[in-house]
Amino acid sequence: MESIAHQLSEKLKPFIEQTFSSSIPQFEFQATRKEFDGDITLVVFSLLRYLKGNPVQIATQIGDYLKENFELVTNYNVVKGFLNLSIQDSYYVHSLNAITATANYGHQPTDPASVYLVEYSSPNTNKPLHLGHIRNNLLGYAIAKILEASGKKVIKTQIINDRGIHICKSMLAWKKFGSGETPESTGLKGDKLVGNYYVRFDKEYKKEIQQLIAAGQTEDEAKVNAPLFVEAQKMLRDWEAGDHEVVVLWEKMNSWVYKGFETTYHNLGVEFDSYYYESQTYLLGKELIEKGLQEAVFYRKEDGSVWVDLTDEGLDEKLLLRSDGTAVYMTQDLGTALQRYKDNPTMGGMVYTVGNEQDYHFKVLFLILKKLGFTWAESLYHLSYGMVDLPEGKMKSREGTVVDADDLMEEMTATAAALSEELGKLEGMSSEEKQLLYKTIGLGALKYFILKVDPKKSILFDPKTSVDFAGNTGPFIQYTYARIQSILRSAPFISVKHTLESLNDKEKEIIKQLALYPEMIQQAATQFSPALLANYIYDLVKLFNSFYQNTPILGGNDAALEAFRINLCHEVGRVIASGTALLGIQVPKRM
RNA sequence: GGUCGCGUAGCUCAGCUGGAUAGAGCAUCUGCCUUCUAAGCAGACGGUCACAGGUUCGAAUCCUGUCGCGAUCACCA
Repeated sequence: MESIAHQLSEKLKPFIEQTFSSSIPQFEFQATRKEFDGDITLVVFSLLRYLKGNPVQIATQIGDYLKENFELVTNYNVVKGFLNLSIQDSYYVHSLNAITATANYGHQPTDPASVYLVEYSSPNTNKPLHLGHIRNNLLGYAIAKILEASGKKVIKTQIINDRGIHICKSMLAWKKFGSGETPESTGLKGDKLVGNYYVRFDKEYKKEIQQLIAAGQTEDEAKVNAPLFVEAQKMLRDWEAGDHEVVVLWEKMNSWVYKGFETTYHNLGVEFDSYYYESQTYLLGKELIEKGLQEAVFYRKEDGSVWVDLTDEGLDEKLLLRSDGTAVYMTQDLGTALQRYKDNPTMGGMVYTVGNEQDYHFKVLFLILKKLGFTWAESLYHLSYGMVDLPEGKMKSREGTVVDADDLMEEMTATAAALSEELGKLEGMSSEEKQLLYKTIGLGALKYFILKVDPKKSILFDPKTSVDFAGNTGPFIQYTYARIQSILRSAPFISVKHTLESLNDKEKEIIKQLALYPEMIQQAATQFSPALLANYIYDLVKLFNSFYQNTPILGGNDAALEAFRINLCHEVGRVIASGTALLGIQVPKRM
């Protein structure tokens, strides 16, 4: 069913051409404000660019014409340059009928030729996941789902930073101080165990530095000369040389970490379709550097290091290869991008979900790929997001102020449990069912809290008070859904075509909001903003709650009205379930 | 210092390509559980949209400058 704005535009175009002998490319409509009569408003001011005259007069002329010649317009009034049109109630009824009849409402059919890669998470393999990763994962997963709903074929992927000195530090500490501990022997998650050894390395390393300083070295000298550091560096070289013992240990410890990560991802409700490892793509990156050198896009300095000059673009010179020939971060990312393109030659775009501290890196990365002549580089997008800060300031792993992802999820579940127990509505549920529900609610609170804010803004997260269960929150949305399900249990939805003549204002508003849903998904997809969708759902839920609280839905009405209202509940429930699913939030049938 | 981002109610945030008297939630206060789930609803209070210019019929929104906060400017990832 065509939107009312679209129908009005079609009607107005010929009229304007005849009457004013000029054409308007785009009419501007907006929802009429509550304090005025009418449903939809044409902003006549914006027409003045194309036709001369008094806005009130023009508005009146248009209003007269529409009232006479368009059956959906029942009345109009003019306030300054605003033409407020009243739309026949039956339009909304038809609109709801159309929504009911649409399977998978709001979702576009998938175009298999339009492949999008969405990268997110991308952790280091020496530390467990923390609050920052949670924002990353939620954003990436939500964008993947939203792109899917907008008709793209999406491949969720991540790049695992499994190579480098950091993992060697954990390996070394495990070897020297670990006495063969494993996740099985300690009962620890693998990522936690490896993370502990990373911390252990740092501790022992600091001790050595102090000893060397006490023996007369400067701090800078001590940092480089500390035996542990020297040994870690040697380990990295051995790894790059393919030393069997080192590689075996590296594989063993990485596998522990991956297993631990999988548990966290599973609990968080995110998943991946493919994985890339820097240890496997950095060589391809080096090949690219060769190609760039041959094509004189890059240049080599006397010491052998390779650079690209981006001063033309207002940026700096950037290192691409160290003087000893080893790869840097940029080298790996160039290789990874090319590898992904090779794996998906029909790729229509790629989204990198990475924090805004790397804005510059991605600007440079995309620019270099373009300079190398890859046309697909045009469609790369950096989904940049702000930091998650704590009341005490930034999270710092060395100071132990990091909020661990697993702990946080557990805390949220516990809070949800405590609150639910207090309300005591869950009699008759098994303890397994309850536990599942607490998790759904706790995670819903956390996810919505993070996703409702504009990605590019930083978030202040206070673990004690930040995540609420009342107001503009995940649980409020879940709660509304649960109430709708409750209604549908006592009066099941039956799909019928309604022909009501008149509706109340809340009903009309809700239907208007429902009608916006497909457009909302498109917008969220083009702007890469789950927040847009989150706030849309909240608006819908708020409208519905007001309706729910002030209008009887069941009983006391005539049958046609009751059927219509049940239908309305059903559709609101459908959109809530669909919208929250795109955000990775589950909705319970009862809570 | 250069570059990028942000600055809206006491707090946390919406505000789409410029449109009417800037909106929610939290907090504070007032009502509403004998009716479909009160994690709710109805209402009150609360604003120099950081500041100053500019563009125009019209600016929180676009442009310029200033201030404040953050990020980044590594042969780290």
